[in-house]
This record gives sequence, structure tokens and C-alpha cells, in this order.
Amino acid sequence: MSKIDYIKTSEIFKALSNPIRLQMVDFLLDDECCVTDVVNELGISQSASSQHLSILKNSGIVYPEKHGTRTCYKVNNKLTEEIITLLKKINND
Amino acid sequence: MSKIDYIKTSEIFKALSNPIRLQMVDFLLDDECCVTDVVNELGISQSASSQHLSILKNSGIVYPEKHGTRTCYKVNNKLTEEIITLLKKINND
DNA sequence: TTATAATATTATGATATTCTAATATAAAAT
DNA sequence: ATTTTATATTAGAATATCATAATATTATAA
Repeated sequence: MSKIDYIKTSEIFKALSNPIRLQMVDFLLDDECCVTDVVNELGISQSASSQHLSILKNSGIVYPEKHGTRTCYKVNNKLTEEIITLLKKINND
Repeated sequence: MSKIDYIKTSEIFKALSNPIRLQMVDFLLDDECCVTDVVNELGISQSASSQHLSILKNSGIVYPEKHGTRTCYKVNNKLTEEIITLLKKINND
């Protein structure tokens, strides 16, 4: 049982505090995908998609893998993954 | 395994996306306390404390119990409690 | 080598957050 | 009844967020 790093942890929550980014993470966990896939799946603009992915990247939740002209973002944060699992398990009351 | 309500869930994360409020929740889970205790524990102003507690209340994370002139805030959200447990279990990487 | 496709960046306006300072309310004590 | 204690609310300034529109970058294709 470790102490909570409130600053570091709150930054993760800040990244997840937007419904689009939350949906992005959920989508990226299922189907690791490039930006265009995210754009199509979520129905948002390319620019907004890129900016949201950048926020997730800067908070250490996802990382990009370049494949030619495409970029594939993958979730890379244990806390985030466990939280998504938790969200699917319990009915958020 | 239920679907995630991204909007509702992101509102919880927004409430937890501030280090002070995160520490508040952690503190309230251990020692259920009145506003003055929170003020003393966290070393913030009475007004800021009250406003942060109000945000936690409005997001359904805590609820107030009036005892005379004091108000005791208690954590009342399963997701939040499980997340705090998770945070203490894993080393946020 | 130019055109195209995929993604990133920047600027900007609208809105939201958060702090401090000041004031208000409500219960208990004097 | 007035004062004190605990808490809440409001106003305002500084800063942050977010969407859109426009432009830049970079890798491949033609």
C-alpha cells in the first residue's frame, strides 16, 4: 500500500476527464488504431482528434508508433487500463 | 461487462482531476471530517475548501451531514472508492 | 519531383476553472 | 438578543480548456 501521488494522479484524471478522450482510450484498448480510425469511430475533426491524442500522449497514457504515413496509438498506462476494466465491471452509480 | 457512460464517467474524473480534491477524498475516506479538519489537514483556505467540497458534492462523490454548526462530508461513490483502493495498490507508473 | 494522404501545429474565440477577498447564513454560546 | 463559530456564497481576475479554421510537415505514390 503506497502513498498516493496526488499531483501525478490528478494529471491522469485530468487527461481522462473529457468524454472524447475517455472514449478514445476505450477504443484504442480494443482496436489499436491510427488517427483516421479514431476520427471515423468518434466522429470528430482530424485536428481535434490529433490534439486529444496529444494530450493523452503527454500525460503518458498512450504512445505513438509510426508506420509510414500513419501513426498508431497504443495505451501504455497500467492505472488507466485497470480503471477502464473497473469501469466495465461496475455500474457507475 | 457494461458499456461505459463516457460523459458521466468523465465528470467523475473531472472532479478528481485536481490534486487538492483527490487528497480531500483520500482524507475523507480515512477520517470522516468536517470542513475545518479538511482546511487544517490540507492547509488551504476555508473558501477554497468549501468550494472544492461543493464540486465533489455536485459530482456525487461526497455528501454532507450537518451536525449543529459543523458539516461532516462522507464519500459516497463506489467507483471513487475503488479507484482510491486501486491507487494505493499499484504504483502509478 | 510533384501530388496526395495522414497527421501535427498554430491562432483564436468562447467557455470553464481556480484562487483570493469579501460578504452572507445558520446554529450554538453567552 | 448579541456574539461567536462553522460553513457557504459571490465577485472578479488570472489562467486553462476546447472547438474550429487554417497552415505546416512528412512519407509515400504517381
